[in-house]
Amino acid sequence: MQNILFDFISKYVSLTEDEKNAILSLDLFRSVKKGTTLLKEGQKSQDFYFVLKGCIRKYYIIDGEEKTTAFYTEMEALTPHCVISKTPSEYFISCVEDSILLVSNSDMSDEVNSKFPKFEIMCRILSEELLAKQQINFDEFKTSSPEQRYLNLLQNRPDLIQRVPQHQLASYLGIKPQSLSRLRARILEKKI
Amino acid sequence: MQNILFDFISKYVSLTEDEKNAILSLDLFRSVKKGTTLLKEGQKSQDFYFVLKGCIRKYYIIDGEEKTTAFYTEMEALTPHCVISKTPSEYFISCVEDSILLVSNSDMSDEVNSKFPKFEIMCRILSEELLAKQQINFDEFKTSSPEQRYLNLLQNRPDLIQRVPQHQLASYLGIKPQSLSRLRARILEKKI
DNA sequence: CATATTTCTTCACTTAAGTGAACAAGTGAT
DNA sequence: ATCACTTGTTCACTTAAGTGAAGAAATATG
Repeated sequence: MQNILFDFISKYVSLTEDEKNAILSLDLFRSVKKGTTLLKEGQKSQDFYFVLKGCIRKYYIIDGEEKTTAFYTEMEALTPHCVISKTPSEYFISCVEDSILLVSNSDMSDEVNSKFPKFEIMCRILSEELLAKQQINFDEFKTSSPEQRYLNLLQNRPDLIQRVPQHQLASYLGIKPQSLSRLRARILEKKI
Repeated sequence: MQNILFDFISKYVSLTEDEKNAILSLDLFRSVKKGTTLLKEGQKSQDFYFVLKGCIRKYYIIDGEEKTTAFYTEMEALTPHCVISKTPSEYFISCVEDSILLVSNSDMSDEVNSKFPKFEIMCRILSEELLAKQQINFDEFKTSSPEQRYLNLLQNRPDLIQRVPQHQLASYLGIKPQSLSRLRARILEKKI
């Protein structure tokens, strides 16, 4: 399991065995049951997450309705906005599947950063990379219709369509579950 | 004019007079006429922009249609994706108004960064800040209807509604100009 | 195993956005 | 002043998403 973590890190910086052991000794791994809520609206938290196995999701509740805006799967990291801004969270984070997560917080990472300056470098690269990805994603979302977005998802993250309930997918695509169901039927018809 | 730049910088790091002069001596300021295209699809470029006065816009051409995904006005910076990825650009950048821009490139900024390490710090903070803003914006876009997005814009960037042609605004909101026109009429009716 | 709950689809109807066309107002250039 | 072009609105019609309800299918849970 930890290999997933070190594979990920090795894409950015190389670690010695000592460094790996130092990280493991912090004991940051956590096993979480499907449906568990990791963060609630209004709550303050310092924790950020790295998905080793499973899937977590971020959603707002607006007018009593869940609006899912992101899914994070293996090798993806999530730093909630409230950690940076130190304000109460505007959204929820919960587990879509039974998952294994690395959960850390500012204190922990300050400790790691000061011991291993490499980590600061990795974080900078990561945040720049994420920013670029985010911008492309946003543009893609803006420039396409719900149907195109679904087809895109089918191309780029086909696993999500299998592992995530459709009402969550629908809201992620910006539509209602009924519309997603219709849209899927429409696409199937075209293909036949 | 340069004051806008230094005001902006002073929000992140403080500069001595010498440092200010060093920046000015690079002569990065450029005056650009309305309608000028700064970057074309397929083009490679190293330049990134900081708007001192005016407004620039980023747009894709998809199926022959312009899809505007962002506007940048005073005190906003734009680093095109192609600068980071070193690939040909997927989009266009052009001037909405007569503008005064700071135009720089990797070489320039490497030079500045090595002379003044302060700048590297500012860039890291900026990119983290931008990432956070971007995520909130994306969530906001995803969780609202075109009408809500228009009302949001009216709240948060009312200037854009005045200075940008409506067909560009419409595409920014994810709809056609006719729909924006209708939507505005609808809102006006509700208010009366 | 039976029951409850969640998940997904279907249907009829409403609402809002897309389309194509026509027209008026504003802007620029010659 | 005229003509071309851009910009914004309106209209009639089409298409797709929202809504509320009903029911089938799949998953938990006792």
